[in-house]
Amino acid sequence: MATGRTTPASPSPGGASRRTRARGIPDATVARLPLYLRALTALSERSVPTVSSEELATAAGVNSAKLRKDFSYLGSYGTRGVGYDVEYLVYQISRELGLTQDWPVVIVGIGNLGHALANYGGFASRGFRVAALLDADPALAGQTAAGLPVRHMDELEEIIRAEHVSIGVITTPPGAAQQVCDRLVAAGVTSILNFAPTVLSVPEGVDVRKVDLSIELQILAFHEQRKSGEDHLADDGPAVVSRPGAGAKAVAAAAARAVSRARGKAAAAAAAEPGDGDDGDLPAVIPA
Amino acid sequence: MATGRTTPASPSPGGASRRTRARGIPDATVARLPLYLRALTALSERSVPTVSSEELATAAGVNSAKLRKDFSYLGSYGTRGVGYDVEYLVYQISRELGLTQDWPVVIVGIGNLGHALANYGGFASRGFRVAALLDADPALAGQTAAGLPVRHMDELEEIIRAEHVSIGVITTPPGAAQQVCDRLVAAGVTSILNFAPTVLSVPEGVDVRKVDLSIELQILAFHEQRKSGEDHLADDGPAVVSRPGAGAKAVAAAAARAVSRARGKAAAAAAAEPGDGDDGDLPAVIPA
DNA sequence: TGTTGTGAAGTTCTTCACAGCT
DNA sequence: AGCTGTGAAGAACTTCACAACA
Repeated sequence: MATGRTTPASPSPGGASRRTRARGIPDATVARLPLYLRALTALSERSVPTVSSEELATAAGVNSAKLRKDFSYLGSYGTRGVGYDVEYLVYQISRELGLTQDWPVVIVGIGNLGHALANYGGFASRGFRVAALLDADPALAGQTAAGLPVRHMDELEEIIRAEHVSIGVITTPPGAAQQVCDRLVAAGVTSILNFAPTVLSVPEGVDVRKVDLSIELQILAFHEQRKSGEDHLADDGPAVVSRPGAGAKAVAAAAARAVSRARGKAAAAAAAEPGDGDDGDLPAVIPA
Repeated sequence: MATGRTTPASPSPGGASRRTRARGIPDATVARLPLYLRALTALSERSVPTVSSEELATAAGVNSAKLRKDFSYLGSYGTRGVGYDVEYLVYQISRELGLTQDWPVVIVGIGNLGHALANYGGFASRGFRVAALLDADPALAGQTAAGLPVRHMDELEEIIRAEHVSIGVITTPPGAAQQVCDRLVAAGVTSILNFAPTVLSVPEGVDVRKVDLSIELQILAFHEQRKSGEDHLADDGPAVVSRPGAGAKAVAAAAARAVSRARGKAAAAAAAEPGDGDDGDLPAVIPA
């Protein structure tokens, strides 16, 4: 299972393994199960006994045919003419996702983002337990965040083994991410959620998913640009500029250099911390 | 363009519009352009003049055929037998993504996550400028975060209009998200990046992408479960449990109730803030 | 009657493999 | 000789539309 050595990464956020389906649950379906679960949990709290695929789909923000197809991979858990039993579905999806068991996680890199994650309510309420917060900065060690002590990286291996941690969250600067990743994997972690803007290399059998804040914004910018700017790009776009002569390329390259230079400065400023030298994107966290 | 009224949401993070391609750039390709751009920027900083599709693909964590196909949608920017001019490609991709222009953004909800985003280096280095930080808590207003003053929600409309903001980032608790979203949209924002675990309803023409921390972990848990647990689920899975008798359902429902109850408590604790009552997932941010 | 569950059709995305150019 | 650009094949995902069933 899982992807090869260098984890490829699917569309936007994730890069977890393709073709991992146990008895054939499509990845796209797995990615939506948490959505359904959330909607169902809300219904459950309002003591709603049953829902139709139509209602639930609306609550989850998908269309009902997709939802029914998704559920069909799990089994026949509905009742024709009636709908789905909310409690029953909550249980089945929780079980399918593995949320009926306890998942200890470690968070490495306790800056603002690490803090935010440590405090995140969605973790605890889904069977995820923060087993430890780790940071390379000795000044942080001993302090507490979200009621937990921040411990030094030196203790990483020990904690992972003692607590049977199999999921690690990386919220370090990009320059430290691969190194932290390697240590996590060596210590036994087999699933990693990476917030650092870095492509992580992991051995086969280790899943990596990534959350990249900057990428999401760039995708929005792309669409945003199209909304008002049908003009200057419409006839200057892809097909027309293609096959540019050497002259055209030289001019564009000059412009590119200017852009690049500006970017370089920002990157340099951001990457003030040693051991980085990777790329301009750097989450504002204390290096770990 | 964009999706209907209730934004559906694709796989994991995003829910931006399908079929928005201007002159036919696939969504999947758009989602990867930022990845290529990052890899290229790194090369550019190392003054590497050209790259082959193979090298660049490795750096970006994709395969080379996919990369070449992606680039083919932009035009013929490479040189056969040689590769791609790094600077030129940086410029072309930046332009395609709309990063050659300035994108003012507002961040609403200045808790830990809002702070982390305000400090995030990847924003500034890609043409995104934080125009304002907003929060509903009067105690925060006046304080500064990441060098910027936190301003009160009352000023939202004014700021958006004065600064021509078209992109908004929501980092509020879930209960406040839809309301904030409505105000942003009414004031003229047409792209939203949502970190709150809520399905946002927006009018046509508005793009929403979401980043959901809890969902990513749940997807990892699903795969993690399969790694060691081929046993108890292998022959108890989908197909076999399907078509359960009424008895089986009742038993499972009882178990479900226990799970649900535990979850309910966590949710209640997390949702202490008034105006929520939505769902258990609540990022640790000050309500806005 | 109302709603599920699902073959089949349709769409999008990925990968292959090689012609075409430098 | 080497690498891009792309038609064509293949895989994954979505949507349709309706039979099956409570």
